[in-house]
This record gives sequence, C-alpha cells and structure tokens, in this order.
Amino acid sequence: MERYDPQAVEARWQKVWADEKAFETPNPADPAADDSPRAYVLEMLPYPSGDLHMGHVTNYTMGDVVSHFRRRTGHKVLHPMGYDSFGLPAENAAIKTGGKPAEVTARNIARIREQMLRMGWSIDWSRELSTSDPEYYKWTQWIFLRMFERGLAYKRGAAVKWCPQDQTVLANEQVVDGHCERCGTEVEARDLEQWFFRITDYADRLLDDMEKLEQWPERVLTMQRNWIGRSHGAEVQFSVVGGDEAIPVFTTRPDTLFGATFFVLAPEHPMINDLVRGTAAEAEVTDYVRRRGAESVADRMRDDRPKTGVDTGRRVLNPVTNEEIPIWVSDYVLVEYGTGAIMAVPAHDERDHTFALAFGLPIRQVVAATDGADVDVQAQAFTGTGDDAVLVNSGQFDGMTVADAKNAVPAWLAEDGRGEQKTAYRLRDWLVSRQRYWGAPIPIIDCPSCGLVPVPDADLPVRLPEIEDYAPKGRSPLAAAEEWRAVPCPSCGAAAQRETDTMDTFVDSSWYYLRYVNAHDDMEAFAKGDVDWWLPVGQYIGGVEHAILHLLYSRFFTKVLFDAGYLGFEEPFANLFTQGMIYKDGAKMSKSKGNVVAPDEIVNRYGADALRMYVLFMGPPEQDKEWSDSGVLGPSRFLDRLWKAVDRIAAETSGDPLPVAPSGAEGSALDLLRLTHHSIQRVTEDIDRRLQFNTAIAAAMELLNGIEKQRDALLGDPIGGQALRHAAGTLVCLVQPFAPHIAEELWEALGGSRLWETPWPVADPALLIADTFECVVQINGKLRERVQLGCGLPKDEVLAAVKALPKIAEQLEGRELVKEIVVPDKLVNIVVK
RNA sequence: GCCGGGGUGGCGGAACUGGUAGACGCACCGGACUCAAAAUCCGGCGUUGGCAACAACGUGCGGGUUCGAGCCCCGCCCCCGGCACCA
Repeated sequence: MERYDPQAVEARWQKVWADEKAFETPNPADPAADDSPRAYVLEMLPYPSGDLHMGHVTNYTMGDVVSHFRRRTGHKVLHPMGYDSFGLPAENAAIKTGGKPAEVTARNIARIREQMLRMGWSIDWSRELSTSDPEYYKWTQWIFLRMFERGLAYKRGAAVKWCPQDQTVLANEQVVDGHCERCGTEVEARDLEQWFFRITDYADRLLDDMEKLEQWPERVLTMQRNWIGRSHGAEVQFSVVGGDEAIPVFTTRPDTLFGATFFVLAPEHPMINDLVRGTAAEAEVTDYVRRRGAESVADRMRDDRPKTGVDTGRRVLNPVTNEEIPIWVSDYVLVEYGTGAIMAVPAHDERDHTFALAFGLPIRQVVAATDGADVDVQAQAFTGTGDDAVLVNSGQFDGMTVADAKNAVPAWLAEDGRGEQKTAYRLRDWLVSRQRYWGAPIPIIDCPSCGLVPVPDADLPVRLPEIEDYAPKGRSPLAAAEEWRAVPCPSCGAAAQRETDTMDTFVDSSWYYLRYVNAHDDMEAFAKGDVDWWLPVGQYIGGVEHAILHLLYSRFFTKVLFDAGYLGFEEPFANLFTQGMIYKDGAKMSKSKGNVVAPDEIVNRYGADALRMYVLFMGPPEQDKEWSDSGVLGPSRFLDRLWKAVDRIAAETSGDPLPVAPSGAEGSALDLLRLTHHSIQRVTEDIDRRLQFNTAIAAAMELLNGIEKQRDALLGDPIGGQALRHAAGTLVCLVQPFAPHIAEELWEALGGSRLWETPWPVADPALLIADTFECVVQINGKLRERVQLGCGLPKDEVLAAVKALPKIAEQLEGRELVKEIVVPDKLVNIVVK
C-alpha cells in the first residue's frame, strides 16, 4: 500500500458516506426503523459566521465519537446539524457591505458547511435546518402563539436594558456587568413597551426539576440556581401613617421584624410621588429620584459606592411594635426585586447598618447569641442565624431560635392579614422583542379596537418583508415596511398594523432540538410520537457559556410545550456535557488578538483525523485547554505509525479483518492478546461511561506501542501472526470513532468493509485476567522491592515468598514485626519497629 | 461575601474504589540512518547525591486519620467560573 495520504483517504470516505447516506436515521414510522435502542446525540448548533473554529471542532468531534460508538453498539443514532442563523452579525455585515442579511447568511452557511464536511462528522444531513429559514421560523412563530394563548407571552411597559450600539433592548441574561453581552457597550435603562415570556411562572419547576438532571455538570446547575435565585421569606404589610394604603415589603428575615427601625423605598417605587406630594420634603425627594435615575446602569452596580438617601418625612407603622418609623428613599433598594421596598433592621443586616450609621437612625437588637459571643450591634450588624441565635426584645417570641421564628412570625402575622410566607426570585421575565431586522417577526397584529390579536396559524409564517434599509434607528426596521405592516385585523377586519419587532435569537434556539425530529415537515412543528420516541436528548454537548441563557430557555420551552400537551417529557436534555474553551498563548482565540488557529490549515497539513484526535487528546474534555502547534504532531505521528503497522500486518498475515483471538497463545503473543483486550475495556469505558476521550486515545496509543514492540518477533509464527492480526483489527476498530477515515481505509486493507456499522469489539473476560502480577513490597509503607507472583495465591504464601526475597529478608533482620498487610494480587506492606 | 470547579515534571496531562505518583503525548538530550539536513527508528528524561546498585526528597501550605494519602478529615493560600446593596 502507498504512503498515508490523509487528503486522499479522507476525500474518498467522505464521498462513500455521502453516496450511501451512511448516517441518515429513520423515524419510527419509517419501515427502516426497528426496535433497536435509540440514541439522540446532539451538539449545540453553531452560529454560521462562515468560519469553523477550534471550539466547533472539539464540540462536534466529541459528539461524533459518541455517535459512532452508539451506532456500533447497536443503537439507532440521531446526530443532526443546523444553523442558528438569525442574528446581528449577518445583519451588521449586510449593512456594512450593502448586501442582504439573507444573502450574507446563505454564503456563510455554504462556507461553514463545506468546512464541516471536511471534518468527516457522521451527521444526518437530510435533517439540516436553518433557524432563519421560513420553513423553520414559521414554527418559532407558532410556538410564540401557543405562549400567547397561555398568557405566557405578554406586552408591557417596563424599565428595560437598551444597548445603544446595537440599537435594541436586551434580556437581563444578555447584560453582563452592565454591558451588552454581544458588543460590550454599556447598556442604558429605558422605559419601553416590550414583549416578554413569563419564565418567572416556571421558576420553581426550573429549580426543582434540576434534581432530575443528575447527569448535568455541577457548575451548570449552580449557575442556573444562582440565576433563578430563589429566597424564602415573608411579605409584610406596613401601613402608612396618615393614609389608607399599606406598602408591602419582602424579607427573608421576618424573625427580625421587631428590630425594624426604619423603612426604605427604591427611587423608582411608584408610591413615592403620592407620599411626598405637597410635603416639605417633596423637592428634595424628587431631586434625589431624578439624580439616581440619571446614573448609568454600570455605575449603580458598582459595589463600593457610599450609601445615599433622603428622608420623605412620612412614616409607616411597624405592624408588630406599632411604632412609627420613618420612610426613606435610597438606591440601595432595587425596584425590580421583591416589592421595591424594605423594612430596615440595622442591628441584623449589614446594608441597613451602614445606612443607619450614615444617617443616625436607631439600631435595636432583636437577636442574641447564646454561645457567649460578644455582640455589639451598635458597632456591627449581627447576622448569625444558627441554632445559638435566639430572639430578644421580640414580645412573645423572646427565646425562640431564628430558624423557628422565621416560620412562627409570618404565621402569626397571617392570622390578621398583616403578612404571609412568600418566596422571591432573582429571575425576571424574559424580554424577547428586538428592534432589529434579522429575526423571526412577532406574529401579532395590533388592532385599534381588538387590541393585540394573534396571526391565525393558517397565515404563518409571517415572512420578513424585503426592505431597503436595515440600519437600526431605535425602532424596528420593519416599521418602514408600511405595505407589509398594514393588514386587516383577523378578528374584526378593521385596518390594523403588524407588530414590527422581531424575536430574540435565543427563542429560535430554544426548540431546534425538537425540529430535527421532523425537520422538513410543513404540517407541524414536530410530531409528538416522534419527539417522544427520540427525546429527551441522550447526550447534549456544548460550551459552558450557554449554561444560563440557552439551557435555561430551552428547559422553559420544553416545560411549556409539555404543559400544552405537545410533548411527553419535561426536560429536554437528559445528559449534558460542557466542554472547556480552547486558548492560545493564554488567551481565548480571537481575530482581534491574532491568535486564531484555523482548523482548515491544520486539516490541510495533517488531515482531519489528526485534528480530530488532537482536540480530544489535548486534555479532559470539560476543562479549558491550551492549543499547542507542536502537540498535533503526536496524533499525526500516531496515525502514520498505525498506517504502517496495519499495512504490514495485513500484507503478511491472512484471515478475517478481525480474527478471533487464537487459542494456545503464550509468551509475548499472549501478552499482546491481553493488552488488546485491556485496551478494548479501557477505550469502551472511557467513551461510554466517562466521556474521557484523552485517556481513550492514550489507551489506543499504548496498544499500538505494544503491537510495534512485538511485531517482528510474532510475524513469523502462525499463532503470533493471528494474535497480531487480532490486535491490529481491534486497534482499527477502537480508533474508528476518533479517526474514522483512516480506520475505514485500514479496515479495508484487512479485508473488511463498512467499519462504521461493524459491531464494537467486546473484551474477552478470560483475557483480562493475568496469571501473574507484579507484587509491590513495602516496608513501613515505603516501596522496597517488586516481585512477580502467581495470581490468587493465599496470603501466607505471598508473605512467605516476599520474606524470602534477599533484600527484604535483610531489612527485616533483627526488627520487631508489628503488622503485615496483604492486598490480594497487588501489594504487601510489612510494618516493623 | 455566598455557591461551584481547580492547583501533580520544562509543557498538556494520567493515576476510575485510599495501595508502585508522573500512563500517553509534546519539548529536550544522546545514538542509528544520511555527504548533510529533514523525516524515521532506538535509548534517556521529577529533584538532589552517587560511576553504579541505590538512597533521600517530591502532587499549593500547615496539621490529622491510616499499615499506607495526589485521593479522606480539619484549618489556610492561590487560580478560574457564577451570583452579589437580591433585603
């Protein structure tokens, strides 16, 4: 056979797979379906920027290894691919170059698809989809309407985050430290009418169902938990002195209610104007509110800012002490959390304490430590809540522990409506409307008499109109398409206007995993029987950067669709694997830093198989990794050596591509058979149970090293030759998920065909057992000697054999024996004095 | 501050259930082949001492449990990620 030429080999097999539709998978209704177990292996779909990057290569190669493995262990595998193709980059590129977003997107998809094909991933291309395709977004709109019907999509005026660069509003999840997640511009606060999804209705289920996600990484669950931010506490009513109204507060410390010595409203609290109108403090309060409002979002988030505030002169009644306490306004209270108002307990809350000191407000201790700790609440807030923290100065609750009082106080308040147990969340409703062009139009019509009316399902999709100017102007570019906008109201027929905002692209990607199942069905988004057959996704793989946004939204969508009866499951992804990022020179690869290594260049030089192996071999898949230009040489050399070794063995032995292990092997032939079967076991475990691809590849490398070491000695011998052929065939089988092209070629050289659907090798238990082992001999826990002993030897015989060793005998000479430990077939430790 | 993850040779990493620390690979050093170089093949490669056999030390730091600790426990330090004036 010729020299290993990755380019030729890879092109050849990619064509075979395409011609034979090797990786297309039937749905249950298809006659080709049978009752073999199924596996849905999915990687997060890419944004088609045009260039495949190393993160994509790692992500999709991991999924591909799992797919191949499942296929060869008897599963029907669904392994699809698509493009998250709506979004700002294509739109911005179109604005810059004068083209159309749809054209830019089509070009980018064509380019990235070509690069993907060169990687040789075993994808069912017949299910390929693009979220910007009307065939797809028709159903995104359909889901929006289901949300609308259920009251889960609604429009309201609210203080929202606005990105002045991208000229659109953002979801809370898309604001990172006060800056736009996408472009890094500092966001502004604006009051706008916007569309929201009521994800907060699902906060409890999103949290509680995480218990079912046993196979999700802890760090992702933690991030979601933090994001949802559930706190149990109480809502307590404080009535305004000299008025009829009561102002509710949320507190997680109802046990400290007797210590509430003042009251604080957020500057945006809706009742402020009424409270101060006509009072002496009106001017000062209004001025304070205006100044806070002018501050940037990022400034308000700075954590070192001093406390500011102003006294309204008005008072509320502490509902348990009946004391009148002053109402202050301060921006340390956030309008969007809880009720936008707090009761301040300076003795037991650090923030309230700081505020009390700054403005000379009274501090009253209501919790004491019983462990003798010195507590001076005038100097410092005491925030202890343990079993040794008990209530004082709290009427009938004196002496009760904090934990008990947290329940007892709200229960007592509830008796006469002064308060009740309550749960608060950090999570806010998901703002989904965007004032940009390249997204799915929101399928709603605004009628002067009927209000917001859904577009009838039969009229979907609401297609994006062709427009001239995509440039953002602070309102949706769709507003300029007046002919498109003007429609009769579906309900009353009067002249009405279409909604002109488009949907956040995260809406598109919140359900794509369902669409793959019936990717080109134009009668429905997906068929319940089919999605229930394939989902939940058996293995989902993607970047940890989507831990909150995409994964939380997708879980929300799945629950909504489940509630509406379209799905038979509540969690979309049974197993989640988050891969680490690839760095170069200590930094994330990026064009601006000029440290991007293009996968294409590596493929041209070393082949896709070498690149596939290297990205997995670099380190544990979930960890961040550092790209090394010379590192790829390891796998590349391995494939070269593999080629030569298998080529020679194929030429000089005969039989099946993977003959049975010859019986009667001994010596180095037997050693090789054992190594082979240990390798099967290691690679199988590493792929199947541990998703630990780096060690699977290391095991394959060790097998090749073993084959090379024995090759010349065994080739002349009939049993040895068969052992070699068995080892070589096995190695090709084990390498196939990682390097599928060369594996097919070598399998063919061994006389086989279609390795991708050849059953995965199974380790022979008899060959996993050795008859001797290297016994480690320790004295006082220190390694002193090693000796080959027979397996299964009784303890006393092992000890006798070990003590007979000259070196050990010498060291035991004249010392008192304290203890002897024998770990069967492993080690001996002799403890002496 | 709270929550989660991590810290092992020159480098990436391995050690899965407490049992030989450093698998596999990169880099480097020496040798073979070559006029020479590249490629390839063979050998070496934690630190210190020693010609060597070998010995001592060694998994962020300090303690503990154990016959035995990279792994378990207690107390710290540092790095990464999430949340954070969230009442």
